[in-house]
Amino acid sequence: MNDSPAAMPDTADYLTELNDGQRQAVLATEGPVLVLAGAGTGKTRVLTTRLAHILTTGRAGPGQILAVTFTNKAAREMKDRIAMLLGRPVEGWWLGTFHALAARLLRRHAELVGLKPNFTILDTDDQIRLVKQLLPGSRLDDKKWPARAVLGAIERWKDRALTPDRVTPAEQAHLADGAILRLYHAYQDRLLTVNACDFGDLLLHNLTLLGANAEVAASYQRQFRYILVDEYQDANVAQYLWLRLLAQGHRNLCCVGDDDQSIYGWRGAEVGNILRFENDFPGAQVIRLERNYRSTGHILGAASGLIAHNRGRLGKTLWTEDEEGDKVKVRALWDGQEEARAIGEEIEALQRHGQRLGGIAILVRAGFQMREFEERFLTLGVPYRVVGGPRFYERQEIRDAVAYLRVVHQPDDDLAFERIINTPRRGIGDTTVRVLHQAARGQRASLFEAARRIVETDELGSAVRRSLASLTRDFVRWQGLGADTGNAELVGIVLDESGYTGMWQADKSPDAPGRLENLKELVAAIAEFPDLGGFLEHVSLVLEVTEGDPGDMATLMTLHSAKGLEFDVVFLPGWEEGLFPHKRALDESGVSGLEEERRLAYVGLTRARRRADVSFVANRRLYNQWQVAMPSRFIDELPPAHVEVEKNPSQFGRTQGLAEGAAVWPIQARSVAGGLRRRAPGDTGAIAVAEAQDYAVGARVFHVKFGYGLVTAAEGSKLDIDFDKAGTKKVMASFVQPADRAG
DNA sequence: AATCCAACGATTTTT
DNA sequence: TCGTTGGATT
Repeated sequence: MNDSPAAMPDTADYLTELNDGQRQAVLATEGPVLVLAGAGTGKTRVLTTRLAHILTTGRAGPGQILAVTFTNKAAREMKDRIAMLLGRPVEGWWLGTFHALAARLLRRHAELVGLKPNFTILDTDDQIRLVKQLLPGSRLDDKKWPARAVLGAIERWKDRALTPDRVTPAEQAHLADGAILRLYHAYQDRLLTVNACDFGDLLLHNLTLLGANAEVAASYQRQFRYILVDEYQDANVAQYLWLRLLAQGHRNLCCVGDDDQSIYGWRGAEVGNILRFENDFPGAQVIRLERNYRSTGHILGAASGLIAHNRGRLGKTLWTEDEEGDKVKVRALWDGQEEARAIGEEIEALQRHGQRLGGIAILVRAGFQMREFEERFLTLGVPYRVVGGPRFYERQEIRDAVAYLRVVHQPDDDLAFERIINTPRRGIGDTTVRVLHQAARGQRASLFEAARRIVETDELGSAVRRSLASLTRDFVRWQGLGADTGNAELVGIVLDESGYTGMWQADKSPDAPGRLENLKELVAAIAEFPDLGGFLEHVSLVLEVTEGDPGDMATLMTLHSAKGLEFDVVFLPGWEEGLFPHKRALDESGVSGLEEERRLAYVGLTRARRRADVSFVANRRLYNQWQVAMPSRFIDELPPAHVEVEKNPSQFGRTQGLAEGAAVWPIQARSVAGGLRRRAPGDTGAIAVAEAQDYAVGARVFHVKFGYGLVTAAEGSKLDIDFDKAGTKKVMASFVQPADRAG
């Protein structure tokens, strides 16, 4: 490849392989640009080509480019693909996640916000522990405000770039009378004294320091000639402000995203960012990528028709030159088990027709749905993998091990010290820790320092004192090792001498060996880092499970984790009101919640290359309660022309015992018989309910699935029934009949 | 300080 | 149903 700068005309090879929109997006290097990249329209290709273009035409050197992603995976992919395009890796540029880049900048100027450059980045456990420590002093009702909820409120404020002093009175009034805001203040104070920040702070401190130090801000504004952002629809307000600030110099900000795939509003993502782009950056070009290279026509048509029901969107018209393909299949099933059985059978059939399992995914709305599929796949012997468990760093044993290293690296790290002070058990309990805290406060010293001093006194019981003395002595020794001992060796020593490894070796639980394995991986990972600090940063911001080749397996995961992926065949089970759209999304966020759920459905459908199967059940078991489920409104919203409703009524084999076919219904009445039609406003779709008869408490009834039982409570059409065989259930009256009429 | 049990609550989770 | 959590127990 010719990489001499400026010799690269706009007709270069890499440009001819792009379609018009893509090429436009690559060539529009100057000024603010919003690239609306629909699902499957070649977004990554545009991003990487654009960066390569900027570099090879000499518009900027690597150090002058800021390329921001949300995930490490995306960052890595971009790095790799550009190296491939250019035939060599690019060094020295600012490519990474928002958080990694913000941390890098913050380390350089930490003292401007009252931190030391070796500040610690907290994990969720640390944050919770910290809030729990502050809660008692806040006279908050901890029933209503558990640490999790407090932290949630604080994080939402941080997402919106609201430091404690910027939270408005109106904002905080309804949050426990301002008690949450006071706690937020205390939380931030405490973070500063332990020289730490949480993920949100990485961005917030950036904003503070760049806002207050014009010359620092100016130097970065000058430096970053080109800024590129991936998945812009997921940016929160703080991230938006950060970008806007850094882009002020050259105004060459290119944001790529898709408002229709914004599914992280509950994490603070602000769709408004992308919707308002043209206002925020006057003169912005908006380029739409609408040609889809992934899915067949019917799938695209179904997805487009669905998402068209959303109001707040910029609007795109996706099209494909691919064949129409199969229609999206919609299938009604009796319950979750039957749904799992049906999908299992379908997968086996696909397999017989030569479909790789690796090309198949089951995308669920919530984690609990996975169990039935796992059970089914296990009995069928269908190899599968579950995506989205806890990540490497989130595992308990890794966090514990890292906590040890944190204390070695920075003895002031109270939260880390506290985490492992009694792990493994050393007989140092809450009482002792409380004494330490008090001493530390009094001496204005760290917990560790307070511990070192207190073991010289006789304030503690002799057993505790001996134990704590030995621990602090160990740490001092490990700290001394640092210089001439390799990092990997150091970790080994720390984990062995502290008794941490021994703790898991002695543990007889089945997951103990796996944990020991993970610890080995950690040791292996650290070997690549020259210094402990660099490694710790890497661990908290980047480190992931090194996944081997998964082999040919079906994939089971949530819709959220499926964003950005694609599969030949996608199964979308559980399309029921209450589950999808999820009731809580509607309760908590109303219309915008509904629209986000709809985008999630859109994301699900657009993952499919050749086939998408939607299903829903009439009865969903939720925490051992049977719920009568209604088909999701999203099913009604799929354009009939692109949908094929499963017509095989034998799926309802078990309904034969039902009186007059009263119950199984909404599905057959609405979808199979009448085709998919739009629901009139106010029509809940609950056709069968009207026909249900009233039952008194004490009535003896019969239910097709649960058998005979006694009504113990009746509230409208909802009955609590104590079944002879199946226990107590909540059942709709329309699903039972008087016992004497049964059989 | 450690262990045991009842009560509670249970979407989604890039960093 | 099942895992976590905090209070009560030893």
